[in-house]
Amino acid sequence: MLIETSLKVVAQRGFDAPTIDDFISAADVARGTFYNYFQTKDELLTAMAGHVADVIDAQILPRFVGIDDPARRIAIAIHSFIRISSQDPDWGWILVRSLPHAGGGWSEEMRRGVLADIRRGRRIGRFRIASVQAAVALGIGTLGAAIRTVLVERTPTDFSRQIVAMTLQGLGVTPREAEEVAALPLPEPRE
Amino acid sequence: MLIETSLKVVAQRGFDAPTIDDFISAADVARGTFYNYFQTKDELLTAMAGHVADVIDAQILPRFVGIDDPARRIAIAIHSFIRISSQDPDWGWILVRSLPHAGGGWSEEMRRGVLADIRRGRRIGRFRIASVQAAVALGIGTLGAAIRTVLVERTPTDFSRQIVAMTLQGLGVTPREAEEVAALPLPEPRE
Amino acid sequence: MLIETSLKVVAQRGFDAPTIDDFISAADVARGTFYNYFQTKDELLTAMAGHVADVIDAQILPRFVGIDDPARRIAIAIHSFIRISSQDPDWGWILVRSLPHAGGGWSEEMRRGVLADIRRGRRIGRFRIASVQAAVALGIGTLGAAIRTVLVERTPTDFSRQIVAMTLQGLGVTPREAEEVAALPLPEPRE
Amino acid sequence: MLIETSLKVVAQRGFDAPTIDDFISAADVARGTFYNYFQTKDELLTAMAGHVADVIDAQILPRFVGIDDPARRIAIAIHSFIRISSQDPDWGWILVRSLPHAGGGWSEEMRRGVLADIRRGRRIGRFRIASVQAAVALGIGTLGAAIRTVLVERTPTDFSRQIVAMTLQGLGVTPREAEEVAALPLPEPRE
DNA sequence: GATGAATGAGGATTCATTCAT
DNA sequence: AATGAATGAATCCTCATTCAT
Repeated sequence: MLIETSLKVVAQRGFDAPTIDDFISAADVARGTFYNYFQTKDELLTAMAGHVADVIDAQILPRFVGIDDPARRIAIAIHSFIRISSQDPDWGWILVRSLPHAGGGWSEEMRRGVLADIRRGRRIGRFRIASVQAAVALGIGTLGAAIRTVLVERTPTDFSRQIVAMTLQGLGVTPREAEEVAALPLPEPRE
Repeated sequence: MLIETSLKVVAQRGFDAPTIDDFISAADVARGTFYNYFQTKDELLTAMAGHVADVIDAQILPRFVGIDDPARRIAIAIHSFIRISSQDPDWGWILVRSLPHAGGGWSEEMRRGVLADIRRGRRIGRFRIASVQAAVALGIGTLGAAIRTVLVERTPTDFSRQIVAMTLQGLGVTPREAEEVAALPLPEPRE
Repeated sequence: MLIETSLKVVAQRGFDAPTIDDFISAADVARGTFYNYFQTKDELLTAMAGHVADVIDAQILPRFVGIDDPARRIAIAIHSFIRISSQDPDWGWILVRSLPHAGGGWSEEMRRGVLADIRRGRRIGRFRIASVQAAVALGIGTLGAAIRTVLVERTPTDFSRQIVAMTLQGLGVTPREAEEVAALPLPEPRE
Repeated sequence: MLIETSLKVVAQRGFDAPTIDDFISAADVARGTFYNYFQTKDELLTAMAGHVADVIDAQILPRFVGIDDPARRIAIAIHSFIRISSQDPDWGWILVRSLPHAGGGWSEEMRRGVLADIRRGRRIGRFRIASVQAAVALGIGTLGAAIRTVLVERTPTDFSRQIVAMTLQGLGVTPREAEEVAALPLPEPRE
């Protein structure tokens, strides 16, 4: 419960600013109650990061099922993140604040998956990239900035498609194919 | 003086964590001295942001002189940022921490310049982008993540070139031209 | 049960430091259970003091039966206290912590008995003391410090005998008689 | 200043009970001022212990000058402690609370001096004691209890003399000599 | 009886800011 | 200008106690 209600607090005020008081009044519990569940503010924050990762996993991983093309998988991930963020800005802010923290908000599974997709994409010639490091920087960096843009500015309905297309182009996919993949609808979650 | 010594503090501990004490012991001045120069902690932080913007401007703008090609100008900016960051990690961290703050570390001139270059690049057909918003997200996001990568991981000597090439490709420059522009040496500062 | 398990806690951490939590986890009962037996923490502490006094009484008073000589009675008390403490350090610590508290750990019967013995010893010329007050200070003070010594340092097997002899000498018994009385074995409990 | 004013607080409420609030309102300073001098409550307590040891040293050691007889030195120490305590009960309580803490209130010099006196007294036949350990227990224990008695009960004017005499007897000095030494006036502080 | 979640007053500590020297 | 002692509001954390199940 505290984790759920604290999400909104972090969404609005970030990870550092909120005080215990902010969290407990969001959850409408007493001071002591907080400490029955978490020994420290940091412990709550850590628990939240895990929760966020779980929720995101549950939203995205099932859509990967049966999709092999690395380009499509990257597209699905980006589309999902941006869609979540525009539908629920609180989640968007959480993501924006988690992404840089390298470890906050990303499950190990997701992290490894992204790396694996990029590597495989390069191996099979789907991507033309000089280094995985640079590709990750482009992908994650662009995604984070895109989410922030969605939250802060007014964006066109096809903004997500634009971001996916540009990212794929950056990874060396031809503009035409990039556009194609970017335009495909988000597959339904399976299994 | 306080601004200079405070830069290292912010580089290491971010904008929020440091206390007045951290700043004054870094500058080796007394508590009261701080308040002779700045009325509040925030005032120092703001002054620092301005200073950072000035220093960055001084490093980058003179290299733009005489360069018209938007792709080259983008390349010069990215190369410069990454070079600064790898030569002086303190500055790298300052930049990483400033970039998201939208307003910290970026002079108005730089901000307008980037936007103008992207717009012009699109108008003259140098870039093929669906929207300026998306292009800015890709450029800024990738840059920030790239700087972070340089600071945290071991990166190859041509990492900067890779990032520039990928970014330009993302903006719709053909891979071949992107590589070419990315490989050009940083022009000397002029005027 | 709670009283029993709390003794060890108090032995190790004193009367003030332990929290309710210390007591209930020592007894392995739930928070609420504690309050089914005692209304407050103080109530437990008071009950413990009574329990300690009872246990000590049961250990010492039966050994007084049939012994009239005040010097021997004092000797028996000191020997008993020190023996208990060296056999079970937990009890030793309880006693050390109770003695100063004037009322903790001493039954009224014991207190009155000691005073009566000292007075009678003076009246019948067994002790040569200027005042009962001073004699009590010497007896109780020395006993407390001796118990502490037994708990904290390594002491010879005849330490208890030394303490008894010195105490009796202090009370004006001749060194020779003091040694004799100190050397007598602890009488079996009777009745 | 805080140390001085805190002495009375500890005298009245012990070492554990007082809160920071008690100390600062005794000193009539603000909460933050406390932390400009001591990082933690424990630090104040430690500083106080050092201060107490210094003050006691200054009161007692100068009276030892030129006195070689171990019995007299012990007598001087006991007389001094009890005199201090009856003249200023606050100091008495501090001492009572410090004595057991083995390290609180006793300077290293004082501690070593007492041990040395007892050892030398035994060597030169002034004391007849079975062990130094037992002698220390008798001396310190009796002194602590005597101080407490002075603070809590009404005591005769020669109470201090009685305690000294009994203690020396306990250490094996003949009653007659013990009385003599106990009756000698406290020598003036020298040097 | 036993349980344990919830409470909130109490206490420790931090830190930006003021101000007299 | 430089200093640094003093301030007190804000915050974190502890723990005795209550109470519904």
